[in-house]
Formats: sequence, structure tokens, C-alpha cells
Amino acid sequence: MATRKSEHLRGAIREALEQEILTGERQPGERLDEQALASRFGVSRTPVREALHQLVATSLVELRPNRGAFVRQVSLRELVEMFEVMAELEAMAGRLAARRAEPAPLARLEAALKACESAAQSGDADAYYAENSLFHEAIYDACGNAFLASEAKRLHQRLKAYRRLQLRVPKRIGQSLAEHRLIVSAIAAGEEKAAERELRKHITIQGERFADFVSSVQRRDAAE
Amino acid sequence: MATRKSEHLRGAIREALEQEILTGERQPGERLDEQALASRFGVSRTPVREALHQLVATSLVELRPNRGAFVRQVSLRELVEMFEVMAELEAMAGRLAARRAEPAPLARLEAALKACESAAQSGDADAYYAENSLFHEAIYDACGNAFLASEAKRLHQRLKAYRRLQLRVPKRIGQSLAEHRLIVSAIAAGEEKAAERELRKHITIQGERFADFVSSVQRRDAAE
DNA sequence: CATCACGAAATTGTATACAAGGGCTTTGAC
DNA sequence: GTCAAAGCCCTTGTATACAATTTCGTGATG
Repeated sequence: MATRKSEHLRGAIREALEQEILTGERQPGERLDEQALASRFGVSRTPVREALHQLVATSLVELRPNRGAFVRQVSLRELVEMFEVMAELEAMAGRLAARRAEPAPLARLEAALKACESAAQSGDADAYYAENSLFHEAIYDACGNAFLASEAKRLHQRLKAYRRLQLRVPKRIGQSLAEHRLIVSAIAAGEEKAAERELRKHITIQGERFADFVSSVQRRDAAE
Repeated sequence: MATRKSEHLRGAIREALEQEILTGERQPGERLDEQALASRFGVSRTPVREALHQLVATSLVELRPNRGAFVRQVSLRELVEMFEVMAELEAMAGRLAARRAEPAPLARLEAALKACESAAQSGDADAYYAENSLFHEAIYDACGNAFLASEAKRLHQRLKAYRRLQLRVPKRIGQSLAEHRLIVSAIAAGEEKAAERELRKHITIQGERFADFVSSVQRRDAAE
């Protein structure tokens, strides 16, 4: 999409900070100095403050009163909990999509699956990662519940950075793709229970793989 | 709870506006003038703006660029969708609570049920409404997933104003209470499926009753 | 030598001042 | 008489200035 020329400053700043936090460029617990950010972006403190407040709303940033803004520390436990909720929302979306099974969203879903297959064949993990996101969004959009779709996208977005890590696991892409195929055929066939079950499994596996990965890396972390 | 003396202005303003919107004192679509609010609260525009932005994050207020803030118009369709998601989250919380079934949260849940019974006997709809909220929060807290609990509370809060309406329906309180009893016994017995099923039904009924009520009242509304 | 208190510096929170953008009204032309 | 365009006014968006609170440093005292 084209970059809107009249986009407000706080929007641009929010996106920039969001990116930095999600990519891990900004370490959890790091303090975000308003003045420093202002001079870095070449603006005053006002839009920076507004951007930080928006990030607080998305739980990426924590705001201690009269202390400043800090990159929020997300514990392993909380991440596992988030994946658990994500699995439930995805399963619900899949069930509803199977129940409705309207032609147009279904066609988009199958197109997204094909795109995943292409990306998988090319062996490009980043490409598969991108197509994977679009595939899941296609499921949300097919569920016929716009509110559920927006909530699912919100949570998906929050888990984005973490989800990316576990695609590095060998053979995970092929396995993920096989699961995608099962999901699509269940939805297309209108099999609610199968769609729900397969999607729940799909996300739960991601969560477990991720938890294993993180706990093996961050073993040094103190138990909070 | 005691009012914290050092509470920031934007917090107080946010709560005040939130209250006014949820109680319907502020009509949907109504414009919220920054300057007017500032002079009304005896502060400058800055904290008012920050409060409005926070309300945007909770979807209570819509912000049209360079146009100002408006009380968000929630369509009947969107409300039905929100109740559908609420039902799923509550069902999930109930299932997890039944699975874990730890003594302390269970005791709090049973206490909340007793409080509902007392309020129902007194015939005070508002009191039952308040205890009902606490009962549902007790379920969230018993699920052992803090993230799910916070998300459920957030959505519960957003549906608060609408939920309140349909308690006016005669005999609904007694029926609600009976459903609560079924839910608690299922959770206490560790029957995951029963807890999930009863909670889903409980919320779905609320949603349907509410939809009936609204559509009978707002029949004049133009289809958007 | 440690601990507590006072003070100064720095940072957030709020107020005010300025700029920019959009809507509404009025006026002119067809 | 109607439609369109331009200008004024009001509003939001941003910058700067001020106030209040917190933290860290320094010194004095037990």
C-alpha cells in the first residue's frame, strides 16, 4: 500500500518504535527517553509521548508514573498463556469459517495456501513466514465475525516476533504446510469440528515449540 | 477503594468519560470537544487529549483525523459478534478452571455465587448486576491463565453497559442464577466439557436476549 | 564507617502558544 | 436560481515553556 503523505507524526513514530521492539532491537526493560526520541526523530516531545501511550495500549511498553516508559518484559509464562488464547481464537475462527464456508473467502484462503506452498518450495523461511501470516489472516476473514477477526489479528501481531523464531526449526515448515492443507480441506468441507481441532493443534504446536526454544536459550533468566 | 490523591489527571478524566459513555449519558456519534472538556474539568487540553487517546485504544471513542473524537457507534451486528467472542473466552476460562480446580480460586468462586444468591433474593437488580460481574471475574481468575483473564475482563468491561440492559427482563435473574449454579458445580467437579458448555450457553443466551431487546428498541435505526 | 537528611539536577506531567488542515459560508459567475 | 470556488473560522496537531515529583549525589551526624 502507498504511504499516506499526510500520516501524522505520532503514527510514524509508533510504527518505528513498534518495529524496533518487535525485532528485539530494543531490549526488554530498556528505558525509552522522551527527549532522546524527540531529537532523534526531529520532533518535539508531544508526538513522542502520544506514540508511547499508544504502545502502552498494545502492551508493548510499560509506563511507570513519573518514571518514564520502558520496553515491557514479557515472561515465558505469559507467552505460553498468549499462545493458549491464540489457539482458542484461531480454533473458533476455523470453526465459524467451516460453518459459513462462503465461496469468496474460501477462494482467498486457498490462494493463500498456494502462496504458502510456493514459499515453502523456494525454501525461503522469511517468505514462508510472511505467507503464513497472510494465510492465518485469511482464516480470520473467512470466519464472518469481524470483531473476532480484528482481535485475532491483534494477538497475531503481538506474537509475530516470537512466532518468527521457531520457524528456524528444521522441517517445521514442511510440517506447518501439511497442517495448513488439513485445515483448508476441513474448512472447505464444512467440517467444523475437524477445522477447530486441526487449528488448535497447529497453534498449540507452535506455542510448545516456541516455549522449548525460548527455555533452551534463556535458561539463564532468573525466575521472576 | 480510596481515591489515590496522586492520580494523574488523564486517569481521572478517562474514567469520567468512560463512565459517561458506558452509561449512555453520551450518545453514540456525539462529538467530544477537547476545549469544552478541558474547561469543564478545569484543566488544559493536554490531559484531555491523552485521556481521549486512551479511550480510542479501548474502542470506546473513534478518532477521525483532523476532525476530532466521537463516541463510537457500535452496530448491533458488532455487538452480537462481541458476545460470540465473549462466549468463547468464558467457555475457555471455565474449561481451564475445571481442569485446574485449585482450592483457593474455587472458594472465591463459591463465595461469589453466594453473593449472587443474596443479591437475587433481595430483588435488587443493580446489586445482582454488580455481583454477577464479580462472579464472572472469579471464573477468569480461576482459569490459571492471567492473560486470558485480563482479555476476558477487558471484553467484559466493554460489554458492561449493554449487559446491564437485559437484566431488566423479568425472571432473567432467577434463570441466570440457576445457570451460575450449574457452572460452579461443573467447575468444582472438574468436568471440563460441562463447564465449557454451560458457560457458552450462559453467555450466548445473554447475547441473544440482548440482541432481541436492542432490535426491538432501535427498530428505527437505519441500516448502515 | 554507615545511615539519614537535605538539596540539586533531571525527567515527567501540565499549561500555553503557534501552525496547519478541513469545513462552512458567502459570493460570484453561468 | 443554482453550482462552484475561494476565503474565513474553528478545530486538531505540534512546539515550547513551566511546574511538580522523583532520584541521585553530597554532606553531616550518630
